[in-house]
Order: sequence, then C-alpha cells, then structure tokens
Amino acid sequence: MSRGGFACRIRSLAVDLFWHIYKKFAVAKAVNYNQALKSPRLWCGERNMSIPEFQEIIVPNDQTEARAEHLEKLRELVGNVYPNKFDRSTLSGGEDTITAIKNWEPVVAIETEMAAIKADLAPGERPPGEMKDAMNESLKALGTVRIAGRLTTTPRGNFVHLTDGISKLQIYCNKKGPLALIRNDAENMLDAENGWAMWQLVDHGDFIGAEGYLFVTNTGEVSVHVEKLQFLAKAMLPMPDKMHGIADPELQRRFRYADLIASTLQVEHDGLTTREVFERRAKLISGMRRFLDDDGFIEVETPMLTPKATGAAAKPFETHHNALDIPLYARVAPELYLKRLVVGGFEKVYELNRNFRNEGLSQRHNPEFTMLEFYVAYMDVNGMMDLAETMIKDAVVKANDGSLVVRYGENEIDFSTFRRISMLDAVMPSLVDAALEDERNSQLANDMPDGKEGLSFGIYNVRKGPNIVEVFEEKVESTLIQPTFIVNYPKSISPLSKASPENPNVAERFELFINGMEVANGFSELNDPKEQYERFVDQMSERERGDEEAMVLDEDYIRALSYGMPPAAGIGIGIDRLVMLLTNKHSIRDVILFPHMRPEKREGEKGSEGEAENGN
RNA sequence: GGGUCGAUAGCUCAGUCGGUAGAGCAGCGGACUCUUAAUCCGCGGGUCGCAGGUUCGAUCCCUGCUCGGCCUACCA
Repeated sequence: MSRGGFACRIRSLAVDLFWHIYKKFAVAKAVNYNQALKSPRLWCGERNMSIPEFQEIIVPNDQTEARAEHLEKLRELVGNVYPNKFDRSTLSGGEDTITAIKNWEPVVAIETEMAAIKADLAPGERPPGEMKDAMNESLKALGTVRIAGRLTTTPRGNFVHLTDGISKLQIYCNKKGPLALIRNDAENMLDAENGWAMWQLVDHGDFIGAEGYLFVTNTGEVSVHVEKLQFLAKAMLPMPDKMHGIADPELQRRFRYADLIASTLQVEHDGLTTREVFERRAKLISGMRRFLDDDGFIEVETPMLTPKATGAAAKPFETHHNALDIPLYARVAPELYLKRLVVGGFEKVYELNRNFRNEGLSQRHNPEFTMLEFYVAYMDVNGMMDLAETMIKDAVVKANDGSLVVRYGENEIDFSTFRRISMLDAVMPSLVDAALEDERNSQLANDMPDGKEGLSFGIYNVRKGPNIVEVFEEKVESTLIQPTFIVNYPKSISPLSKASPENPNVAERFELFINGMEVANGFSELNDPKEQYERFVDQMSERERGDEEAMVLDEDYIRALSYGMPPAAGIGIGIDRLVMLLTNKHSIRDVILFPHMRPEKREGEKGSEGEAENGN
C-alpha cells in the first residue's frame, strides 16, 4: 500500500520472531484482565529483585501484536504517535467537547427536526433527500469543527463514533474525497495524501482528533465530515466487550479504568453504568457541601495521621514516623479534632473526608471510607436530626434526578419521611418475645455481671446497656428499611455524648437506619471535661479487660474541653453507604472507585506457602 | 474466620455421563464503503487456574493449593 512497506514488514517480522521465542521459552502466557491474574506466571528469581519487563505487564498476544504493528506504521506516517495536545474548536461557545457539540443549540434543533421526520417513516426508510440537503447547508454554514475523542467502534467502513466519555459523535471519512492527515511534528505539517492510510491503521479505543464540517447522514444522524485527521494516542490493549462490559466484579474494581471505558462503550446494561454511579456520588457530595456552605458552615481538614487513635470505637492502622520516631495512627474519626474547633469558636464546622479502620472487609465495610462529620454549637440532638433530615433530603433530590424515592433491590425507599423511634420502643417487641423464652430470659439476666445501672421498663428489667443493643442489632436493625432515627441509646455505649435531661441513664444519641444499614449517627456532645475524663477512664478499663475497640484517653481533648465548649450537637454520615442506597449497589466496593483489593500476586513471590513443591 | 459455588480463546460464554474442545464478538487476509453492538467470504488463536492422585488415557473423577463470587459473623 505504501512506501516503506518493506522495512516495516522486516521490523514486524523481527518483532513476531522475538515474541514467538519469548512465548516458547519464557513461560509468559498471561494477557490482560483475567489471565493477568488467573494464571500465575514465573517471575524472575527472588521477589525483591524482580523488575518486570514491559512484555510481562502488557503480554503480547494476537490482539496487542496487531495494535503494536499499527502503531509502528503510524509512527512512519505521522511522526510522534503520542503528541502533546490537540486544540478543539469553540463553535459551541466553549471548548467543543463531543458533549458540547451534541448539546449545541443548532445541532439539537436539527436532531429534533430529524427525529420528527423519522417518526413518520417506516422502519428502514430514509428521510427525503431534499430535507437532508437543506439541513446540510445550514450545518455546513456553522463552520469548521475540531473535535477529539476515543473510537468507540472498530473503524470498519467510513463511519466511526468518537466519545468524550459522556456522549458519542459520529465522524465520517470519505475514501473518494480529500482526506488529509495532520502530522505530529513541530509544525503540524499537513499531509494531503495519507489521511486514508492513517484511517486504516486506527484501532477501536484509539484517540484521534478530527477537523471537518457537520452534516446529516442518509439515516439522519448528525455527524462530522472529516477533512483532516490527527492521531492522538494508541490503545495498546483491546477495549472491553462492548455488549457485556466487564462482567467479573473483581476485574471491574481492580481495573476501574477499563470498567469506566466499558461503561461508556457498553450497549446493554441494567441499572446505572459505573460512570453514572460515580457521577451520582459526586452530585450527592457536592450537594451536601453546597447545603452546608450555604448554611454558614466552614469546611476544615483535620489530621489523618494522629498520635492517638480515638474518637470512635475501632481498631486503627498503625504506622511510624521516622524522623520523630513515634507511632502514628491513621485516624478512625475526626470527631475530637472537630470539637476542638468548636471550642476554638467555629460554631458550624464540617469535614468531608476519609476514615480508616483496621477491621474486616464486607459488603458494607472498606478499610477506608468517606464520612461527612459536622458540628453545630447551641444545638441538641433533636435540632441535629432536623438539620440532618433536611440536608439529606436536599442532597438526595439533587443526586437522584429530583426524586425522594429510590429503588433498592426489592425495596422502595422513600426519603420524604424520617421516623423517630426510641431504642426501647424499637426493641420492646423482641424483648417481650425473648422474655417468653425461659432460656433467653435467664441468659439475659445472667449476662449482666457488673452493677451498671440499667433501664427499667414494663415487664422487663434490663440492667446493662449492651444487652438492649445486642437485641436491637440482632432483631430490629435489619427491619428498618425506611429512613428511621433510633433515639435514646444506653449511656454506656456512647462515651462522648450527653445524657438525656429526662433520664440520666439514656444518652442523647441517635443512629439513622436505612435499608437495615446504619447510615449516620449523632448526639448532643458531652462538654463537661470532668465527666468526659471519667468516661474515658471507664473506656480505658474496658480496654484493659480486652475490649480492643474501647476508646483511648485523649488528654489534650480534656484540656480543650476545659476551655469551655458551648452546648453542641454533631453527626457523622457514612457517604459510601448513602451512595449505595442511591445507586442500588449492594457492595460498598461498587461505590468506591478503587476499593481495597488483595494485591496481585506473582508466582515466585514469597508469602504463599506450598511454592516449594510447585517448583517450576 | 465459617459455609457454599466457581476459574475453559483477547472478551462473553457453551461443552465433554473420562477418549486433549466449540459459538458469538475481537484479531488477521480479502471484498464492500451512509453504518447505528453485530456487512460478506476466508484464516489464525486454547498445556480447559496451579500441583498431585486414580486410570491405558483426565479439561471432566478425587485430594491439596491459589484466586474470586455469594451467604454468614465483628466494626460505619
């Protein structure tokens, strides 16, 4: 087809030969996605010395070889195959992204008109030529458009779609007409001859830039008639399956970039695409920020590396600061820092950031998770529930296309009503049931070793907080589908909260449950330093008794409280879980872009036993 | 951690009651050049996750291992 073909063939033969030999002798077999993980390969020698070869990361196969060959040919044709930039036109007012073109008023007008014409046609019938010609005249008059994007289809024939990750726009190259290519050299020299040659070498997934004019095809789709092509970047690996996307959830999470590409390319899908999930997440978060900012809150960032892991009952990640030679802990909660700021005079303060807890992984737990925590001076727990309810509704409406109702699995969740039930009322039916069982009855009575004051009610006397909580968690929690604030918690499990004015044994604390999942909790903040100190001391003795999650005494926090903290209420909202509810996702890993995964293992690495006999 | 199910072509999957495997898409070659994931004809591509065992023979049966899904338990 072209000059230089011979040299090119020699080169590709040499490449072929190398890979052939490599495959035969180097045991390299794995390819992208699946194979990269599922068939362990021989790494060279000891683990700490091994620097993987490029071919071990992008393992050659017929797909990658074809693309590599195209890339070499493109290099001859266009020069630099990874140019630094491409300037898009600005016909639409701003930068002409594909989405901007698709939403540009004259384009929308033509598409609307064409849709109306097509509505009257039989399937397969084409719009009348004279209408099309009139449209084409007005489209061409709009001027020269320069767009860029990733090829979403195999370039077979003259048509291909480009995407900017959101929308798609079709482009058309005419073999018979003039088609130039823009070389990627310093002057961006025009090569009027070889546009079509370049067109033959682009692959599904490559990035290209195109310059031309808008027109309507015979089937009525607004497209770009390309006059000049510019190559922008190569996809060395094949694109994910366009029908199914990436099906394996592990691979979706591990190769999120490919999952996101797939969600743009994918033709059929149930529910939201991966991209839409994260767009919705972003809307929820920005909605909450806007709400709080508009309400006079100040956003702050407090330490993520802390000398003490406190503020929540949780096991921390531990690390070490070399210069100071001290242990540091990834924070389990920002709570105590934020309340120091309330002491310091921030009456409304929030932080939206990550917490880290060194505990199990599950559908609802990731080692790092995003929490929105905020505090309001002079407010109690009831005011906080009102505020939280208003804010969550506002954010849900913003993220959920204006609706307060979401479908979650089998359930329909309605955010328009938040019930409030005391823990005792919630637990009562279960306790009465339990009381009828003798075994259960005596067990409950015997399980109360120490003399903590209990709660007395009705037919039953429960002397220790955790028992109620246990029954609640076991029997009640999973039944709370619609948004429900559970209020009045036993004091013993809430070492940072104030007692209720009505009952000194009850903490002014709430937890918000939706779909059986704890989404938020908050309380009237304890601001008596002496009492706080005593609660910490209690926690410390729990700790000594083996409760690893009991809270650690924070002396500086006691000092801060001693400067005086106004009455205040605070709340922590689990953002990931809220996003799960709004996106109908049942695993937290589906709403975190890069959730924690086991590291990819390579054969030959230490850490897995049994490799001695596996040998090689 | 416990239970359970799974790993087959680059991708999505089928299949073999034990005789070394197929489809669609993707790739390559050719034809075509106004297509909406998928134009037509042809071709190449797999140590059926890894290691052992039973067997004349294992991708299939058994054991162990690795990795993962689901259910379950603890923290949000």
